[in-house]
Amino acid sequence: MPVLSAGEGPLNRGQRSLIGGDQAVAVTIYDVAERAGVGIGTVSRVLNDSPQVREKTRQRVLAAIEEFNYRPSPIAQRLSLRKTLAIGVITPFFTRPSFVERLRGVEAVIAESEYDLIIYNVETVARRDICFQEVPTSHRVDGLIIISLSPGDEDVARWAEAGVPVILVDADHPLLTRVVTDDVAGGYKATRHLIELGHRKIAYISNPLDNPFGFTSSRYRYRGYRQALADFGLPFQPEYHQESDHSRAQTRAATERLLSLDDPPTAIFVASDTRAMGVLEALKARGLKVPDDVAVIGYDDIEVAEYLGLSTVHQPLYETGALGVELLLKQIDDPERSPMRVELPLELVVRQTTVG
Amino acid sequence: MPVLSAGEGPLNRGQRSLIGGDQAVAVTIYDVAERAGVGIGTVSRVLNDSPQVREKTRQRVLAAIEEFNYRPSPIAQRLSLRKTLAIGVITPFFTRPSFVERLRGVEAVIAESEYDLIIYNVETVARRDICFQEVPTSHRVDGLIIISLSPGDEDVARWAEAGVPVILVDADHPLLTRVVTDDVAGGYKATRHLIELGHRKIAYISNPLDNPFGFTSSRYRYRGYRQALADFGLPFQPEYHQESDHSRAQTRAATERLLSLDDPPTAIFVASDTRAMGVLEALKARGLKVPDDVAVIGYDDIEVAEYLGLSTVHQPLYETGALGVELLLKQIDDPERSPMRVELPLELVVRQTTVG
DNA sequence: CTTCCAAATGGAAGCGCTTCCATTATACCA
DNA sequence: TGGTATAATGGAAGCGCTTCCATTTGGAAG
Repeated sequence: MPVLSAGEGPLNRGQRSLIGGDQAVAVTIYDVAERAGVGIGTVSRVLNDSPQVREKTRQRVLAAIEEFNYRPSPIAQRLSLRKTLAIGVITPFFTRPSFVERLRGVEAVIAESEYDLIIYNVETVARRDICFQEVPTSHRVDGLIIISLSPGDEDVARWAEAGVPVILVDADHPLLTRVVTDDVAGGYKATRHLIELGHRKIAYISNPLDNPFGFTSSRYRYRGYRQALADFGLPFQPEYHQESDHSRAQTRAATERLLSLDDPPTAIFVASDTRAMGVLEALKARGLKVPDDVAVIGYDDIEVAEYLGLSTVHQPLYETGALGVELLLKQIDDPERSPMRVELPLELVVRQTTVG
Repeated sequence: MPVLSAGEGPLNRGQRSLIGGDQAVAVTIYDVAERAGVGIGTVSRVLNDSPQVREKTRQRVLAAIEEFNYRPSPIAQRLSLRKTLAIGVITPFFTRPSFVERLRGVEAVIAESEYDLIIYNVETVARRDICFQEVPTSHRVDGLIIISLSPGDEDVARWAEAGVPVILVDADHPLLTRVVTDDVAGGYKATRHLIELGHRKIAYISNPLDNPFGFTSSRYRYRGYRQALADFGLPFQPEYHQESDHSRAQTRAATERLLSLDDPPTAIFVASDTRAMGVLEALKARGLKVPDDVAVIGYDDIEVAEYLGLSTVHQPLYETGALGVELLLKQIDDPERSPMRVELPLELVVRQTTVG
């Protein structure tokens, strides 16, 4: 039974069926106002917990809301407030364990806020470029978290012009607030650990130092690795540095190359735990004992590392994501906030792949 | 330098600074229209690739868009179109490998569409109830994918009334379109595999059959397990069925219980690969050889299963997610579409934890 | 019972689009 | 050349909110 009212004004808004047959028709603030016998301003005030509504009125409005099972339209709110109430996250390979763990931190904090979380997954350089171009300027999000992808100066300038707050997690740019760890120190810790165990022939397997995505962690960890070798007076052997992509297969191949050297290493530092699995696989295939024949240390401390008994460098993945969002929310509230760099600590985790 | 125009009408819209100092101010369709010397309707037509714009006009508009670097506001479009252009996904424990893999399928298809992806992560029953209550009625999404959580009749009725299309993935309800696998058959396949290898004492470790989230897969796989035992004339031993939550620790404990029985099993079917890792861990701790002393088969075929050499039942996780979204998009286009049940096939994957 | 002030309320305007309808320009034909 | 069908265009109205400002109400004080 349609609820109609005579056209008594230039605009006849809010006059619609409440029982729309199959067609669900949204109840609006006008319906509620009419039902409660108040103006739409008052309904809006009730919705927004404004103190300046008399308790009696408030109850009437709440009753009408309840009766109609009214829910305000977030879209209309957003248009009116000129906020999208959404936060975007641009992350590469969002299904890989380390990124998932960062996302978990991001999600946890956003879930507690009034914002929605929109994920932009990046698996190709082209898609990264599109995301960098489009997402910040498309009025889709009030703020942006970017994980492990470092923007260029032009990107940052464009985003500043668009007025979109951007926080980097595990990436760097001097003009943006960022949550990072010290990858050089991480590489150093891992390498020093192996040296202190008596190893002298230590290999390093990582991403290509120059890679199309511009991931920097492998390069910085490489620096730490070199530094540790130097500090302890060990020579650097170029053939001890092997590159592989993320895949186990390629990492196996890289490990094979190391093992086939005339003077193979006795320890391998791998720039991620997932890759370390490829190393362990290769060693097993060759019948080599870990850590007796070859010691292995990974990086990240993803969940499976504990299961595998993998020594590694613990990164606060969850925390970086969570902190990134917290900083973003502050920045949204106060856009004038000057950029800061937050560094979270790393921790060496010693397990059975280095210490029998 | 502010671009101003005298108030020459009742509404003076779109008159704003284009260079807002620090304050980025959005360019609107009015600015573009004025610049191109056309009406807003024409700009809108150009934006929406309407054929009824003269090529010459079109070029002028495109030039103005380019000059101002104009991007239409999705929020305003959504309000006007009365579509949110967003799809929600309600998933429990979105960081666990099997859910991540489903999400990957979901994301891949949504990324190709015009929709945004909003993730609602559920880690508690309370949060599930809130999501079931609020998300579909809150005008936030045009459609909803629900993973592994089965709604009740009241839920479904409420959603129907709200007019929100809902697709289930790995969950069931007769009134909703759903993408499922045959968990009974999966349990049967796994158990039969063990039987055919000669095992007669076969245990089953799963979620509690009755669990607060209402996950049903463990129960159905249990049925398959029982059925296989029966078909091959093997007795069912109640103590061979152990329950654990998702954690490795609890699964280790469940395994310990099995191993401590007077007549311990020689094979264990575990209802997920992640749990299977707990089983392997427990066996290793006891110094038992796999598969010689105890054979193990998991479920899901997550990425790490291959690495571990874990026999398992392969579920098309990615495909269920992708297909779910495809069906949802169709349903959004045609809300009258009658609900259907799509069943994807399972596949036994034999690796080293069952066949040495 | 007035008077006056603060509190409460109503609702127009505006957020930035799409779309419909009325109007204008163009093209075609006789 | 004029007339007419058709294509192109302009812009008001409307999407459902928030907020500001003007107006009304309630109640305390006299």
